[in-house]
Amino acid sequence: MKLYDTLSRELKEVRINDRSLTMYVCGLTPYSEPHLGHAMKAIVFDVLRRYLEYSGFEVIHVENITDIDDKMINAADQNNTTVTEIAKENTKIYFDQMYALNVLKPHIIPKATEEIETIINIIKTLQEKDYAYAAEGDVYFRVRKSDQYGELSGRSLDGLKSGARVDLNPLKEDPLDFVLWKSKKQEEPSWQSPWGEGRPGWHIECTAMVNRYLGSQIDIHGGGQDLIFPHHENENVQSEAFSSSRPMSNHWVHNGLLRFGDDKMSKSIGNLVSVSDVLSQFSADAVRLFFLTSHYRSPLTFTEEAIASQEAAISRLKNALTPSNKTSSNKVLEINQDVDLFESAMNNDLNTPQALAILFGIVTKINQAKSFGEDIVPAQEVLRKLSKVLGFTLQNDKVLPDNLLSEVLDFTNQIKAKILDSGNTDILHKLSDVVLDDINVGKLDNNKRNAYLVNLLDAITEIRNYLRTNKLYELSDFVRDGLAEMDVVLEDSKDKSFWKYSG
RNA sequence: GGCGACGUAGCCAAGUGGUUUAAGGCGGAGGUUUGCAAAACCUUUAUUCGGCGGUUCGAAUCCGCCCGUCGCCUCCA
Repeated sequence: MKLYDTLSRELKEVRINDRSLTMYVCGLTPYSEPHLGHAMKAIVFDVLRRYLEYSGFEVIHVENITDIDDKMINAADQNNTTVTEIAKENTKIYFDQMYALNVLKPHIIPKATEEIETIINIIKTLQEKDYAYAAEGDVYFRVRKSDQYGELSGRSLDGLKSGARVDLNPLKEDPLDFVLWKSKKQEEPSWQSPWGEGRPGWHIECTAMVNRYLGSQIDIHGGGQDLIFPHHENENVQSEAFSSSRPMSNHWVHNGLLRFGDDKMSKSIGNLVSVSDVLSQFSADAVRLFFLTSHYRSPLTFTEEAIASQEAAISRLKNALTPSNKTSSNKVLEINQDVDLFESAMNNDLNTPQALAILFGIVTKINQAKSFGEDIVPAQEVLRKLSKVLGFTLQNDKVLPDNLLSEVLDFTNQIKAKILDSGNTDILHKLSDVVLDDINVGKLDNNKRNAYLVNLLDAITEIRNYLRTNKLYELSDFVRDGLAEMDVVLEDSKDKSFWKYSG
């Protein structure tokens, strides 16, 4: 597989030792609820991981939580709570949402506050190697000591300097030096260190975690493009200075940023769309498909319409996986070639749009073969497998709403009345078997209520099918239209009908 | 000011020198199927890739200029 490497600015074969592969992805600073940009990043690297695993690699995936820094402290102050609380809360929300989005959990999720010892040791080594210097309780990284500062983000020290807005900190030897350790101010959380009480600077935690959990050289280092400078630039030079081995990462992989309107989605601009907002409106699969229809390195603009339109595409995908109700031909649908094409698309810098084109091509082939009565079972299995590589659940995650049962019960009575009026009383026993007249619906627990509702809808569907096959169209249309008003859609096939909830 | 990316149909979005007179999805139109629908299938929807020049036997794809949009240079996935 070839992947674009930000450092060398070219596509490079993913090099691996012993079929195992280390991947570090920059995670969350949990000072507020995650936004869709976080979800996009998570899904990009989730698909990368899933595909590498599909290709036979054992991936060790580490994703950090930076649970101490300026923003954490400010957020805690503003909300009148502690850094620990706010970190705990937002981290939980994040991983719950990632679970909902079917994002695989990283194998190791280190937290900055639990790596203080490692961080201190690394800073000490950097100081011994003359890459760092202490000043009044702070420790700074000496940027000019490193030959390759700027190589990752493609900028020069002089260029950075002329770019204005450098902060004038008299403790720094050079304005571009960055802080490794910050001395304690007021009531901030702090830890004991050789330089006095303080806390880690922003970039050092990643160096510590990479080294501790994955070693001094890793295969893939990931994050959003906005992290290239200064975060990854600084992390890169300090890591290499620390370990004296380079490259720190064989691949630096950066996803394009999510935009909203004309700007990127960002906390500082305030144009955020939260993951929970989106998940309350759209299925996880549609959200995922929205991200995967564009290449991971391109910017992508969020619009509700764009995600909404993916719902239809997901239904098509799911529909191709429903069983055939007749297999009359001996011909078995062959799609081996499509699998090859899918893999070459993915091998080409994770080209998910192209891979999706192949996937939908398989959908069309299955649908065609289905109508010819060919054996589509093996092809469906392959389609399911490839869909899983992209992380689709293909579950019907439309939850039946709480009030649906009482609506359906009301409607059931209307159906009864209609049928009685028409004189076709013999049909009614089909309903009577299912409807529990004296049941107290409110007392059922969720599972039972849901099961009851499903049985009821099955029974109504069956009755409607009976009406239809007996050409009682007025009654059967009444049933179908009534269900449609409750967002329950009936679909007829040759000799059976199905219902599905589309709300 | 410095560094970088992008501009493809109504919308989203691949393709980066010839197999492409440009994938795929959404949407639209017509048809098949259906009691009518839904779903599905078939046909159709960019002679053309922001504009103008150039290189080449050949360019959406390479080069130059212009127009437009965006990112990074400050916290950010």
